[in-house]
Amino acid sequence: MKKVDIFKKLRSSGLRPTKQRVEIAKFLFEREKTFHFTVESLENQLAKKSTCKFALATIYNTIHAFKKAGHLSEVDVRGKKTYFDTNITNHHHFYDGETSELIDIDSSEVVIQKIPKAPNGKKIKNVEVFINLKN
Amino acid sequence: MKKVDIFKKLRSSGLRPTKQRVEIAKFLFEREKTFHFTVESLENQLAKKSTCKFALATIYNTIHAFKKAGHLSEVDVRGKKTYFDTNITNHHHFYDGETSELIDIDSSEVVIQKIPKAPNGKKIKNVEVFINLKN
DNA sequence: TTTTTACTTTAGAATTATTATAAACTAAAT
DNA sequence: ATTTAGTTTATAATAATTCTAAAGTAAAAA
Ligand SMILES: [Mn+2]
Ligand SMILES: [Mn+2]
Ligand SMILES: [Zn+2]
Ligand SMILES: [Zn+2]
Repeated sequence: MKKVDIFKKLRSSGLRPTKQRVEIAKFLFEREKTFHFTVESLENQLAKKSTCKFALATIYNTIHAFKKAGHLSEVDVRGKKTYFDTNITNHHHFYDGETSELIDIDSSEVVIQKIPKAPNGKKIKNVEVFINLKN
Repeated sequence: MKKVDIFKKLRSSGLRPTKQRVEIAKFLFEREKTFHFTVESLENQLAKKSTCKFALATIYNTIHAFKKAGHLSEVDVRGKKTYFDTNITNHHHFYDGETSELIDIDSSEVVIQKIPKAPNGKKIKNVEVFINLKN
């Protein structure tokens, strides 16, 4: 992902390309594979990788803007912290409660044969399959 | 559900049948259908229905004991509050983001044809299907 | 290029859900 | 009845997140 694309991600999220935001965007999107993170893990990794400082509020503001713009998705995991996902395709998850680790499952790996129809007046927005793991 | 059964639920959760706990157990389990709740909603409804007072800590302690004993389950919902469920069978959920309402889906209503195998050394504990609704 | 404007970063305070504490209270055992 | 172990409660503490407002910076205007 080129600098131009990073700038596009920011601009399309309504954000000026500041030092902090560019660093965050590069950390999130300049990689081969998508990944899952919490704000806490992101903060720690940014602190290591980057020279500049990041206020927590800046991290929260930036990822919320990315989420609103559709560049990040959120995953529901039992627990207190919110998990974010740079994989914004429709997909599913394994969740390893031992390690608190999320693993992606491509949509094509899950085939649902039967599903109930949505209640009166409602439509199905999407279907999420969550597979809990044990040892 | 009889008083005897309420007492059993409490005792099997390692809890003495005190006034508050009996009230909570009756509110949760003495009904035809199962339901979903947050601690906040439970607190509000107990305050209306019951004469005695409930400290928040008592409510938390009691539902945690019920959960540990398998009399309650927890549902992952996007958001900050924890949702509990008096339906402890394996089942799935519709979630209406507009109303923050959870609706049960019986296991038999969902048939999964294909699912990936668990990663190395891990086994599948359970599969949760979460259907987001829109208008 | 300077000036102006609007947006951004930041440290710290506030908020919210939840958990911990410890003193006063109560069920159960003796 | 007395003792013991468990319970309730108000309150404090914690943890994740959001808010605030002052100081800083990017972009627009002059
Ligand atoms: Mn939880
Ligand atoms: Mn969540
Ligand atoms: Zn994912
Ligand atoms: Zn349910």
